Amino acid sequence: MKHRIIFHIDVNSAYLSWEAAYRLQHGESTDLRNIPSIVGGDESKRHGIVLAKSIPAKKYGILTGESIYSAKQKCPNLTIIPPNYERYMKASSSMVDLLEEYSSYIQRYSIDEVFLDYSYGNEQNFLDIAYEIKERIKKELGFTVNIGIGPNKLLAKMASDFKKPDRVHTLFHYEIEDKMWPLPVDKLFMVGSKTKKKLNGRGVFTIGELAKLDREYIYSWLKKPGLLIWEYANGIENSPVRNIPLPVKSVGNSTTTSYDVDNRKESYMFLLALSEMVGMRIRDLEQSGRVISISLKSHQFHSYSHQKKLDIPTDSTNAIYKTAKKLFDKIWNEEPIRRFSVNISELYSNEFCQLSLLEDYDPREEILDKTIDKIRNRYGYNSVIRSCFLYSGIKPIIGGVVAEEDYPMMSSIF
DNA sequence: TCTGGGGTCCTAGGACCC
DNA sequence: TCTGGGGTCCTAGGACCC
Repeated sequence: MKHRIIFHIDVNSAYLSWEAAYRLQHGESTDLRNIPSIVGGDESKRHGIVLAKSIPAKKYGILTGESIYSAKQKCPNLTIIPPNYERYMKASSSMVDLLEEYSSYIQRYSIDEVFLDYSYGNEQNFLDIAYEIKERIKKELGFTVNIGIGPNKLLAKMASDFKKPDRVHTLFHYEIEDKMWPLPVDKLFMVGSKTKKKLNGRGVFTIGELAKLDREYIYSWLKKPGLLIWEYANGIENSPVRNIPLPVKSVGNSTTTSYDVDNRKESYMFLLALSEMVGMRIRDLEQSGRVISISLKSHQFHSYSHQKKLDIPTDSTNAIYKTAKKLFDKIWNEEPIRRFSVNISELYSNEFCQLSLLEDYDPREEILDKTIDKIRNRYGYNSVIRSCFLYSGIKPIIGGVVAEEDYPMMSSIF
């Protein structure tokens, strides 16, 4: 195979930029990008974390993922904007539309990151093309991006993370030593805080120091993940730019409650509200799953989980909920809960599970679920709700990811 | 009113089988 | 009664990503 030229296009402070661009286009005069500002969740609902920050906010030391409470301590006159995911999805899609003019080998890696394979373009002009793309996005869509260019996805992604914003960088093999090896080891994709700590503990502080370790040594120490980061540190990575997303392996929803839940009855209601969403989504995919799991986070932030493998795969809201309830009863130790999650995995396409051949199969359940899905999709999620939620103050369906065709899934694999 | 929500993959340990 | 050992499946927990 001939050598490749991969672009990684990364929107600068995506949610914040999109919010800023949207507001300017709708008549606002201040550009959020020029003041200390963040996009963040609702503190009163205990969703108060920083999702994106402006560069001025960054100068106050505000970090993505930290609590808004602490961000405000760092910068008392911080402007805080609630997130609007639909808006971001649209902005992301217009960017993808523009990129598709340049290659049909495009992978939507996350809502704000795209890989583009330029190997089949004119190899001489890839830099010009990258600058053209960057400028067009700025002019036509109103936000800036970084573009990283490399011989594979890993190096392209590392390159796009160099100096920001509004830049184009390259990182080819011959540039690794100068541009990547001096960086702190946790700048490397897949080296998080835990691994950084381990590596530092054995005197490895830069990506270059990791790269020069003995291959067998790192494997015997950190196993597969160790080998992976060692290869990354050496610029070794060869996954394709995926035109078609990998099949979904699990579907789950979770919620942090606005107060600690200390009783079984309300816990069941949250599990039901989440099961409703998981059920809708799995049916939308026309799949069924065999493994149901729940996970709880206590008021003291301790997490624990439990799972159950069913005899046959299911896509029924009631079946998911019944299993979730049983699992909850097995693990709940009466301590107050702040977060519930419900998940379904080991998925099978409905084409291949002939449930109707089973003896205890009741088609009425399936028809009811499907009918309710249709009504909810047409008239809104709250057009049909279970009566137990009436006057309860608890939302009858909880969870995000509206069943859209190819919503880009973020993940730690290329 | 300090700490979200959506995912994937890997490992370790135990059960169970031959 | 000193105890091998390989394979598979299952489960809980943890690491990482955006």
